[in-house]
Amino acid sequence: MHANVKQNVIPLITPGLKVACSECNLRELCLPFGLSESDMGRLDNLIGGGRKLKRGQHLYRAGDAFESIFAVKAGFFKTDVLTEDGRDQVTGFQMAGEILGMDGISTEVHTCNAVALEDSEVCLIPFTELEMLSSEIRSLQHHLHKVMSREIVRDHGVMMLLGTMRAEERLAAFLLNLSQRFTARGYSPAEFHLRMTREEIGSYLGLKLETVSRAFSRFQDEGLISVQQKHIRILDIPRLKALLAPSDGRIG
Amino acid sequence: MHANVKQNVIPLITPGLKVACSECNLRELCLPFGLSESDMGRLDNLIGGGRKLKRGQHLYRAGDAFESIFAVKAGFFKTDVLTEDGRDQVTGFQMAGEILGMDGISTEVHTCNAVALEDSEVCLIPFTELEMLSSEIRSLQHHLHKVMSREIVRDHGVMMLLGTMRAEERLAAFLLNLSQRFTARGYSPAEFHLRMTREEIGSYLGLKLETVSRAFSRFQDEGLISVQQKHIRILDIPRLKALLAPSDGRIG
DNA sequence: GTACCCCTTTGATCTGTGTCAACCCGACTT
DNA sequence: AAGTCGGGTTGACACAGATCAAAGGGGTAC
Repeated sequence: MHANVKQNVIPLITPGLKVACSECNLRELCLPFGLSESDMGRLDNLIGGGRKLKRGQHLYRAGDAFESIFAVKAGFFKTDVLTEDGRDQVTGFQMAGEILGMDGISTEVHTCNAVALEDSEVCLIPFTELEMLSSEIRSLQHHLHKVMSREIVRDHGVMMLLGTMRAEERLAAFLLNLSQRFTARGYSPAEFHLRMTREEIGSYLGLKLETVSRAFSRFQDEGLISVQQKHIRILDIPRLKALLAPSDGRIG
Repeated sequence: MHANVKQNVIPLITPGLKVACSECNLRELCLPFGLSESDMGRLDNLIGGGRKLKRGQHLYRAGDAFESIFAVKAGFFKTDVLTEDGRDQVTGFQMAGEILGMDGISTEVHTCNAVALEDSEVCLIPFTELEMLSSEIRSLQHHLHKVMSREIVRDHGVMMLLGTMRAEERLAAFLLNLSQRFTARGYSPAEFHLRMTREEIGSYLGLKLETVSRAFSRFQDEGLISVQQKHIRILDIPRLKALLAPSDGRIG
């Protein structure tokens, strides 16, 4: 349960890791999107270098002072919230090019945990300095707002999923979402490796791990996907999508 | 179903409604929080006046072009998302001093509907101009970021609720949240009027209206609250809070 | 290379919430 | 003042998913 505590004593910064945004192949997905060459250089200057994390390591924990947001350069993360009474909710899975840590802005303290699900790398973006720079670069400012807004919209999607969908619909939505995000990063839309356990998927989807497992098996039985442990191959994307739109169709 | 369509043809602006932020008794809750007197004046200048809405009227709809965010000056709103296949999820209830519309920033188009649940008033805050001003006023910029971040954190709380709580826990959390927000506005923590129907509460909490109704009845039977239609009186806040922390307590 | 442990799968049963249905109440309408 | 209608309550029953349990398999650590 506390397996990874010791690994996170010092928030190691690895200066050697620094790669200019302008040379990063994620720049079209990440914060520098839409910046001119010179503005990107200014953003580079404030990014405090990278940080490598081993699988299982925390990038930050609920309660940590908020100083930076993070851009995922490589790897895979989960964020989760846990309450005093032991509830645990995975609030998201983040992959390359996505931004982590914006939960901390409001209270100056992180409100969730971010954990690497595989060996990963992030860029540190000191927030105060980002605010200063974004007040000078309009497109950076606007893009930051878009990124935050996108997070809000994403959360609404999860609320919809948790509030209105049944187990198999949730899992179908989850797989299609992953597929689409992998596609945007140049990977196969149909074949990928899950970095998270059934329990983590379940927590994210508001289901128990057994239910997730059964839904996977059922999808496989019906020829929608093939599952081998964490290796997923989507065999029939259209039918998987159809699961999300009940046949009775629209209302009123 | 389309009862309110006709009321919303022209997005009426009511210039006479304009009240300076500096004279608004919500300034400590709202966007101008923490601004100096003179900066508040500059914010006043960009706020495009108020708008009044009757109960049932839409402030904006999914698909509307995004131009402004809105500060609730008086009244009560709900936001909801609905999908082509007829799913409907209430994503939030907003009261005086809260900000609406940030979902639209990411795509320049609103992604949810905002509906007045009682006769209400909002301030229009044109977003492009807000960005310009916030690049000049550090504290405004930072506060805007905080407001957006707070929305993200709030959404995480809802995800926790939807993902891990049982019906009565959800309703207890909902009532306590309302209570706390009313308190922050100077109203009674224990006695208030629900502006939304059981169905809307249910949609927000991921429950059917019958389940909401039963939970209310049960709370009343147990002496936790008294319910008369939409009038709620909380009789035992501590025991209501205790419902959220299962007796078996913590893990590990 | 081997051993252990965690993850996963699958079955049997239980239960909380959804579904369907009937009825009630209060607020508008006319 | 009576009628109507939307919102709310309550009951009976169904079912999706949780829970409990057991066994197998693959990855990881040593």
